[in-house]
Amino acid sequence: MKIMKEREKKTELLFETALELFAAYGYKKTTVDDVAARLSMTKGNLYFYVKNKKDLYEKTVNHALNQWKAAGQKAMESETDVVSQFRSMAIAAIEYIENNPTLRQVLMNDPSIFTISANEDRFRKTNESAMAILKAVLEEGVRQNIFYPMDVDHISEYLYSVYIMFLIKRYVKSESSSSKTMFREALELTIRGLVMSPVTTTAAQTTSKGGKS
Amino acid sequence: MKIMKEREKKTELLFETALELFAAYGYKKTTVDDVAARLSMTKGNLYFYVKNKKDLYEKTVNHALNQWKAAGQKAMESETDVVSQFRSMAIAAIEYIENNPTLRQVLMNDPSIFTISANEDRFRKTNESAMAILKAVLEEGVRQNIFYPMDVDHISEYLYSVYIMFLIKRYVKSESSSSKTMFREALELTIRGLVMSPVTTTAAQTTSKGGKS
DNA sequence: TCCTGAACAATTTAACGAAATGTTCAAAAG
DNA sequence: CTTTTGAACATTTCGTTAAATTGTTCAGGA
Repeated sequence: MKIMKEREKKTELLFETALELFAAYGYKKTTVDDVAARLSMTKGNLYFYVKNKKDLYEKTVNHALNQWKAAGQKAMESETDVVSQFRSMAIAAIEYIENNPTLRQVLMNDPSIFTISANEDRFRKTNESAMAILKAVLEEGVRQNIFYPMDVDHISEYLYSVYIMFLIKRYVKSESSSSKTMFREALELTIRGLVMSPVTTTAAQTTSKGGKS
Repeated sequence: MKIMKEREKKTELLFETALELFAAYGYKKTTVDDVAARLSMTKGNLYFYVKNKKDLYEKTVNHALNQWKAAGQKAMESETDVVSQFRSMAIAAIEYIENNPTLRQVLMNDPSIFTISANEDRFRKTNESAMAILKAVLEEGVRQNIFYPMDVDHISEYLYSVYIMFLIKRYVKSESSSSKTMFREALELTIRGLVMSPVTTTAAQTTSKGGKS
């Protein structure tokens, strides 16, 4: 499918290997020696690929997050209408992590991966590009008069946050509830809140002012 | 308004004082001596009111959370229809914390107050009783055929989690976005997802199956 | 371009006494 | 009987050290 240069293949192997070790031992307990040894190279040589240990970790996690994002995007692109695109993207992303215990473990070891706080950079770019995909779907839905008019920047950020919250509840802490069915129910509730009724009225700015008795 | 016994008044003062100190210095840096001194008593006497330092902290935070909850409940009870009840409760809760920098600071110092994870008890009971109020509104809305039929346990937990997520985003981390307007937009989106269209059709089990072309 | 291995720098760990803080309780005050 | 005191006691933190581990650099070689 993909043609890859020798260098890329090696780098990819590096990230996959490192991810397994970070998952198994956590950031602190995995030594750069551990990673180098698993790849049958010396630790000195690792510094040919990454700047330092922190850089190794960030590149490794970024690599994993990008694959995750790609899975959601692929599912989205296989649908034609925006509602299905929205739904499939959400479901695919959940199923990806469901089937990826290694990445899940890394998230459990370091929940701050999702932080997106202003001061920290780290994975902001990756998170933002995932949000951008979501935003594009929302924009298209609004353009087609299928979704309510909205501030797509705010709502995409909001929905992304809700999605992250779900992930944390379900996979980082493993809470009693927050089951898969709960995710589906919340997803359908959200879609109802997004989608205008089949009758495409233009500019339905009903801020629900009129109290129905 | 409220008639209080001497003992209750003193306990209340204790919690208010402790909250200020925990807000200013954090759990670790506030000594029981600090709290006792501020109340002009010896630290030994504090142990007449609480079991130990941890207990002092938990009772203090619980006291504050309960007042917060009461503010939301009061706002809810002043409305007559479920949609307004839902909306007012959410808005009142946000405004309460908006106007309460001390409690806000305590939450910033210790975000795990909201955790509700299975292993930890701490504030579970308080959180659960807040969720119960929300759940009651949802149940009433479903009963009156104003809200879509739903699993109220799942959806109330979901909505409570979304609410907590907002609080954390806005007050614990202080993120660039997640503004007040974003909260309002998300609230309206949620209400649209909850409320059936004015035409009260019975058992609208539309799982959005029919693809609209 | 990629890799080695040894030198060097930085961080972590363990140990330990001193200081600070948390907790208990007999006795006293109200 | 309830509330408070104050000193004794228990526990945890802090500051300091030295050794061990781990991270990083780099001259040189495949």
